[in-house]
Amino acid sequence: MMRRRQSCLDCAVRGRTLCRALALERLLQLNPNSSRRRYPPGRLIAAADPVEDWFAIVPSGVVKLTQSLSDGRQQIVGLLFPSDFLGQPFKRASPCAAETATAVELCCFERKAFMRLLQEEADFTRLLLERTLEEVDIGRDWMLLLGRKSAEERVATLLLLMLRRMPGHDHGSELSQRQFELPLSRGEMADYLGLRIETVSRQLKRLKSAGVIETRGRTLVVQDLAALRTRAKE
Amino acid sequence: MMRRRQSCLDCAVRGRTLCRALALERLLQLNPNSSRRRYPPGRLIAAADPVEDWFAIVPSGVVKLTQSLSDGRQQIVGLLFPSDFLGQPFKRASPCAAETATAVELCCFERKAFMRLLQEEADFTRLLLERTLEEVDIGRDWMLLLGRKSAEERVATLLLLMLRRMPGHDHGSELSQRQFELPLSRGEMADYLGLRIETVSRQLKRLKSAGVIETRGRTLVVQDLAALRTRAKE
DNA sequence: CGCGTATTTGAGCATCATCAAGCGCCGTGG
DNA sequence: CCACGGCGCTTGATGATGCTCAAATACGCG
Repeated sequence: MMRRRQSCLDCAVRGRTLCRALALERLLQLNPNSSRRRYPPGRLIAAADPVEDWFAIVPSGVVKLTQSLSDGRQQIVGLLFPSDFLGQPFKRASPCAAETATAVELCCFERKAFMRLLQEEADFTRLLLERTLEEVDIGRDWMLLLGRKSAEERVATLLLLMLRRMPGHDHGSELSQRQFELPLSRGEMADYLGLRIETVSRQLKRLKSAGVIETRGRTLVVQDLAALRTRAKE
Repeated sequence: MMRRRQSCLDCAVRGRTLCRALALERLLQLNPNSSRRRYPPGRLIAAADPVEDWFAIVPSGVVKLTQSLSDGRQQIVGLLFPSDFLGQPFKRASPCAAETATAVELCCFERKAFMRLLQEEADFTRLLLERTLEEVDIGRDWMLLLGRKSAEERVATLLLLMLRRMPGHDHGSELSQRQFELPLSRGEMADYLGLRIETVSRQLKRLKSAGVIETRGRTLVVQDLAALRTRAKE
């Protein structure tokens, strides 16, 4: 894992993340306390048991939050996309582990610096609260999916979620709004959807033969967005 | 729905709820802005679409938060027990509806009063943040259940959850730690567990014939707590 | 007591899981 | 350049868990 310093001024996600609650001078003053780390795909960032002593923003890449049963059954309980936040401010133990799905950059702060922001910057706290409340809602949407949706509905819903949150390579083109690199393997999709790998594969095939989507390697193209929405029951 | 005023000093959940972040004088000053409402079982408190203009603490009873698909499939995505909080501070629309499971009391605040607390009382905001982060974790635990646990494991887990959170009628006795009134019908359990009503019934029967639990009407007695834990895979 | 609703019970079935090959892509090394 | 091997993905056959439909029973309440 590499570390380096980077100016907050160059940060691609500054306007969309927690940091936007900070005045510029405060941000620059904080800059020396932050460090960028880069992880390859499939690397453990933080185990479940001991809580890490730092907090992070995700400037790029996708992070999986997983939870497991003692017998090995695993469920992905959350995905972090660029601009999302990683950390457990008030707890000493986290129930879930964090792992990279794709290559990931993290912008990390030490616990102490972060907690001081929470003390001193009311806007920062309020924004974190707002983000956390959104996180609750996102979790609840997923509970509806896990509890009540069929396999096809689940897969379609996940594709729409990823389409919404994956940054397109070329933002100008029309295509970029329909096309993205899958950040998850079949196994990871299954772990997020509460399905088995074979079921995910079969449902993707169904969507392909119905002309709703197309895949070229890891690239996914949504041919018929309306149909995908219908099948997702959103 | 009845409304009446009640002194915060008499509140049964004051020490465990958001209010404990407030100084006594602030609390008393807030008191006139709060009103108690009582609801019978099975009553809609707030629909999904329009966000309510008030916030509430639950001093007694159990509230269901439900989310539905257009075709009627329903999932309970959260339960509120005494001392829990109900409301959507920053959103104008809520994804889920709130309904009473049992008879419920709510201690309600107008939006304006609540938002002012968020502005002026940093400790209050911090405590709400802490509670919200816990809510995220609770949701994630439930995702693991919905995605990966078997029917029996789900039912056992729910019984343990209710045992933990239902206040015993007589706190002194040993029995009260093993026994409680079920706040949910079979159908509601099913909606929370992502199962069908018949499946819940059958799994309860299995637990009964195995001597793990016993039911007398709506009262549930846990005969073998260790066995229940084992079957819950917790 | 009798009705309406909640719950239980049973029989058959569908969806998704499991088990087992087989395929394709890609990097390695001959 | 191609054979080899590994891994991720696909495909097929079979089976189990939980769903559906249907009916019986229990329960609460007038």
